[in-house]
Amino acid sequence: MSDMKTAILDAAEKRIQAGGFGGFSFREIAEDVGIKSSSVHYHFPTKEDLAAEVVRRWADRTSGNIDREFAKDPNAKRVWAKALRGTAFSKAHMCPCTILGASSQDLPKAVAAEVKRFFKMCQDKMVAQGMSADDASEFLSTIIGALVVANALRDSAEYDRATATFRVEEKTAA
Amino acid sequence: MSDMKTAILDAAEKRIQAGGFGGFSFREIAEDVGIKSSSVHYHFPTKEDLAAEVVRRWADRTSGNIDREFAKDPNAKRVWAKALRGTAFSKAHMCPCTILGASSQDLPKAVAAEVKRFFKMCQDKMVAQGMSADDASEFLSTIIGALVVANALRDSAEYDRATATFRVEEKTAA
DNA sequence: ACCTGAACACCGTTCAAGT
DNA sequence: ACCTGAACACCGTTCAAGT
Repeated sequence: MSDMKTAILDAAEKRIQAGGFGGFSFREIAEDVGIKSSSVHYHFPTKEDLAAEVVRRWADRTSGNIDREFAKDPNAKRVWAKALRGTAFSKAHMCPCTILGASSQDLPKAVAAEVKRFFKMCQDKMVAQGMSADDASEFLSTIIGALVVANALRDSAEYDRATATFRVEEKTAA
Repeated sequence: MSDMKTAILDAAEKRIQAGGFGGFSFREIAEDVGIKSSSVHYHFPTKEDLAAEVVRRWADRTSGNIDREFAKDPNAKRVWAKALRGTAFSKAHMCPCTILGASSQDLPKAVAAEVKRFFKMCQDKMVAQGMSADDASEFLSTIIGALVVANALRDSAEYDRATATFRVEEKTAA
């Protein structure tokens, strides 16, 4: 991966976190990284390719983070709730997969497919960590919804209220 | 409210449910209702005005629906979970406030403010119905997240898996 | 009161052209 | 291998003009 490709992905990720697929333009990305918009197309032929790659990278990083933390703490729900808490309190406040997942109906095919893969990865990993399928579905919905509601209320503390149950410090059942 | 105003709101609502704020254009709305895009501006001066009004109308309808159902069933969580289930299984699949709330960072002020009002209304009503503030936060996150995840996975049944706990048929505690 | 066409600066994408 | 400028049909918005 060239430095320029990485810089473009970083800029696109930041803007997708704020405004989703319709919330960024090649001309803005181009200014962010210091080239012309037509040059962005050299690295990523279409907006679809760029957004799909942003989602893929985010999914890979999330998967790695969760695996690392789960090795240190056997309480899966606490691990997930803490990981997404990092996103809720970050400068961007949102997970790109969540904002894109909410508008999945209107997304180019490759982007919608990568977003779907992200949420499937979350559920599969939760089940592998010991949750039942139904429990994983409900829990994933809670932490994703907490991100959305906290963002809408413009109050990161709302994420903590919604997920307090799962971030308790006694190391008990997952 | 003129018929044309209502027709424009209906068309905008449908398109916002699919693609959020960036996912609809005045030219598309104009075609939907059979006038020119410059005429849409006569009814709603800006995209901001139009989207804010869509959110306000959705919030009012939701509030009314919940009140009506809660009068018939004292189990507040079941009432809410069933109401949003209607959205998950509708043709549009999504709640406009949820898709806009996810991209709140990038929204015009009036739209962001209306979206915030919607989520505050949900929490306040839940507390008035007997939930604790923390319980309302967690529960609201779960049903909103279930909408997002089901949409991303393109599988409405996912909403049922995530909310099964709350839609049980014995009329017990709220 | 309601609608329109033309104009403005914007958008994604293509492509021939440069180094 | 990487970048550019010009062009295309699109976008929100404005406004003078029509009925």
